[in-house]
Amino acid sequence: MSDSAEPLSSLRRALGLLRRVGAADAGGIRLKDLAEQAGCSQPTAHRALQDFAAEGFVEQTGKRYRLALDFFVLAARAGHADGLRDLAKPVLLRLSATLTDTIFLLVRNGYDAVCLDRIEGPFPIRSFTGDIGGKVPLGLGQGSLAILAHLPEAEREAVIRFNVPRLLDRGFLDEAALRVALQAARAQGWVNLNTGLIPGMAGLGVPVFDAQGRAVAALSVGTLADRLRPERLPGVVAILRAEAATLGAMLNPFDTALRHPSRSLSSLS
Amino acid sequence: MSDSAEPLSSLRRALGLLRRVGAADAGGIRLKDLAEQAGCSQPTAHRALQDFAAEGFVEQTGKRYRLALDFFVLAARAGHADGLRDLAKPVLLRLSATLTDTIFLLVRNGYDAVCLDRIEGPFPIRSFTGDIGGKVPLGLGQGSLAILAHLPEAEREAVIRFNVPRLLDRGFLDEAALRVALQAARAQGWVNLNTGLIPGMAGLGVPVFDAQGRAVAALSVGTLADRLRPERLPGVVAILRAEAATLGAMLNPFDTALRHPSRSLSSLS
DNA sequence: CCATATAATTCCGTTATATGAAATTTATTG
DNA sequence: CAATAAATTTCATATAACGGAATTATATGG
Repeated sequence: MSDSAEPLSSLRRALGLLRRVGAADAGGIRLKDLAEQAGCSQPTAHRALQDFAAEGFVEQTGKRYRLALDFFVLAARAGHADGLRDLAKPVLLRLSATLTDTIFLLVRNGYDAVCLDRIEGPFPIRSFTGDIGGKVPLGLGQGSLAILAHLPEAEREAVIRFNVPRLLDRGFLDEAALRVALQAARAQGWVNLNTGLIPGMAGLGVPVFDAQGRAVAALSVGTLADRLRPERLPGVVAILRAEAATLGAMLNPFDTALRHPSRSLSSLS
Repeated sequence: MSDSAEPLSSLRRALGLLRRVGAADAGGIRLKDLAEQAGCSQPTAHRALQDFAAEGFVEQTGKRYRLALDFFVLAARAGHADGLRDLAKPVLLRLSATLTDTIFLLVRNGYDAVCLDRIEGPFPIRSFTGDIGGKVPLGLGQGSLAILAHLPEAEREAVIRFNVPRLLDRGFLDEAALRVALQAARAQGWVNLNTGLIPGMAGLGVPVFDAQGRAVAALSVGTLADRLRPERLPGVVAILRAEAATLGAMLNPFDTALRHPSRSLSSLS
């Protein structure tokens, strides 16, 4: 779709290859296919992959390439902008211990929410967010919705415009239903939308505000529907909100601007 | 130390910059310092960083650069070689539910063990391995030691030779003590070395063998010293070993060669 | 608050090096 | 064991990466 004949630097072309390697499924990708997808010659792709491999970013088994462990290790240090993950760790541990459910820490990243950390509860949970490093469109899932609901109006509208088709693709709310849900979320300050999209599962999300009052993150709980019945729900809400307030109070005053909201999706579509 | 006047490709030079950005502490690194460290001109570093930023790998706040969230997201898919993380998830969840302690999944990566996944128990744990994506020299920590103990002799010796200084640096065992511990680990098939390096903490590690009988991973438990007293220990050992066997049986027959054991440390020293 | 130093960015001519066509080797498949 | 397809190497060419020098922005201190 979006071609735009601006010539990219060789570095960016190479990083594009790396992205595609990452996008390939666990089995890896063959040189031929990679070169074809990326629209470069095989020798070019080959040389880049050799370099990536020499740096430990990519590994090759047989004739398939995939992202290597060193890459994983390096990236574990990423996204530490304000040290949110470290700050939040004790909060998550407390929540996990108190509620004995699965706890998520989500942060906003452009049009998406990213799972920065997650502490597993005793019940096997299915969630949209997936595991640590997983990404969902803002608006899908309780925590993600909590963030979206509390963004400044202009930004929120921009995200909605961008995400509605993505949500529809995933069989989720249409725009009208989304707006109702957002309205409700804003009114009560937390999200308990039970869409029944994942049978037997339920969740609860609350926004985390930074010092400027921006919804930069969310805490959420994912559990069995049974465990969020009316008699338990209010207590869980109260605990979550209290911890969200604690976490928000610890956030550093500076920075936290929105950064590359644009390219977020452009590269892999 | 390691100069070796082989000229690297521009891509590898750029990736070296990225590594250094990752190695900088959470506050990020300035262009000037980065260029100086890497031994390139400021304009060169600048252009590379602009490209990384445009691809969402690096973010810039003020005049400091650090790894961005997109990088984290991309890397979450790395190290899935044989899908170990997914295969192990139910194993970890079972162990966590049964033992109510913190459970680690470690894999070997060159001279190191990397924490591929971790499920938190109710007690706050200090461990060498650190969080997901954390890296320790093989031989430091119970799981890490379990892997080392069960490597083929030649490989084991190579790792020992390389790691002894690293272990000493961290105030750990000298070579003699390490060899005793390895001998014991091999004899009993699990590791319960309580070095007292982390006061009040204790751990237990067992190796996970792939279809070729190679020790490619380890499961381990980190908990309070109190919780591994003689009366509970044997049960925990039995459970861990059983799950390690289960996990090993699920591992794919193919691949799993050792890959870049050399460069693992060379780049950031 | 302005002067000065230091870092970040932009410009530009030069040269290194990334590139794809073609050739060669290696693996896969009938 | 052919025959085919993919991976890798070679090489001449054109591109774009490079650092010095100039410019702008940002700290620093008087």
